[in-house]
Amino acid sequence: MISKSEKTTKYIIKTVAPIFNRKGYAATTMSDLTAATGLTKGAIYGNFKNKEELAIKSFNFSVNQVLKSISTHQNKNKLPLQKLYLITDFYKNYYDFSKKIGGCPILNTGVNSKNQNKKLHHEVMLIIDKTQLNIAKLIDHGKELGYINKNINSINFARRLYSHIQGAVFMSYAMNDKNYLYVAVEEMNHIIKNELEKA
Amino acid sequence: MISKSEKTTKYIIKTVAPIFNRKGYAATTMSDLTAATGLTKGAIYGNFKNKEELAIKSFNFSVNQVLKSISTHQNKNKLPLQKLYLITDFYKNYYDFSKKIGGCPILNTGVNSKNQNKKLHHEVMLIIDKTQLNIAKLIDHGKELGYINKNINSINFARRLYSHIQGAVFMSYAMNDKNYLYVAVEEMNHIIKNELEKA
DNA sequence: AAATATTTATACCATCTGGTATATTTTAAA
DNA sequence: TTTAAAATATACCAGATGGTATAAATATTT
Repeated sequence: MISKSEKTTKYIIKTVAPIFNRKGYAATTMSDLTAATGLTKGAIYGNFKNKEELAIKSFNFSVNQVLKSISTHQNKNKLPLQKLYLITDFYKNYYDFSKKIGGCPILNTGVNSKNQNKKLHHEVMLIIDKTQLNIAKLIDHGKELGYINKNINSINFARRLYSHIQGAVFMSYAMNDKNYLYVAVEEMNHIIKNELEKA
Repeated sequence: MISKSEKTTKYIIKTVAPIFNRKGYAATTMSDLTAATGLTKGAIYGNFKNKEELAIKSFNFSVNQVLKSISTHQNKNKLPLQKLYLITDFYKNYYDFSKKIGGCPILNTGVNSKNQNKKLHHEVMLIIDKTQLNIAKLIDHGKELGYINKNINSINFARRLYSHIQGAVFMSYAMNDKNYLYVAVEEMNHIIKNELEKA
């Protein structure tokens, strides 16, 4: 049986997550949150310890939206190499996708939480580590199946790929220009083909 | 004759710039600024219209510190291609350099000002445009002198280079790891050599 | 349907927010 | 050295901040 407060808790998080993402922790006020949810402070503080706890849960909600979408997109193919291409392909639409959720949560919270909120920043680092590791595992799997060159360092390649993409995410965000993503994806695909794929 | 207020104006900006850079516009309070400068609100508001004007001038101060350092570093060589390598070389030390000024002003303000402060965000876009154009001009000059392949699109290449670097700037910042910069610089040098340099 | 437990709203708190009018001090001019 | 001007400090403002104690309303159990 799902309790009333479980429902409102989820409702609050999903309503509030894009606001935290867009404005950042400090610039988001409790009034923003009561206005957006239509609830009072009593209701919000009845379900969350404080603003920080709500911000952290909101961040994780936003990130999970991204990760789930990538995961779904990846399921279009079973081969590790093709899954890699599906990751880069996902980011072709990331400008519009991230816009819907208030921007890239990793970029935004990564920058906003640094020097400002240790717990939030810690969450960001965990997510980045986890994501890079998942890409590395994919590469390892490709090696096992004989599709990917065994000489390349999986985790280093994953870090390069992630860094490259995140650069385009920032540029497209700051400059309101999807093209940075298109170009970066093309470049990454090229690198995957040249460095990873076995001849 | 340099007036008293000119001195304090400069003093305020240079003292306050790293704080705005580190905390962002919204999270930086007037109390932070009076505490850091040792001055009162009266003194600050006597020299600046409001918090926003001070934030914009602080941003431009921080950016100019970066641009001047790049410019100085570039002066080690006169050849456009070598100047390009000196740009990437500059970013090898950017983790420590930017730390001193409170982080990368373009990354931080780029993210923090978006959806928050139109004027600040506009300044960021101007700087990015200007920087990319300067790189493009360098490439054009290299073409004229016959060092650089005339088939490549200068501004597109400049955008790729900038995007790539900015990705590493974010990753190193978020993950406290200079290595992202080292790897990205190596990669960029490789790309410059393969795509730009004439055989 | 009554009693109890859970959830939400109201009203309030001390503290802080950016900003300003004015008094005081410091600097430059006469 | 007196006087005028510029720069800084003080004291204040209304409104907002995150957070809480408690009252009211809503669910849940008996």
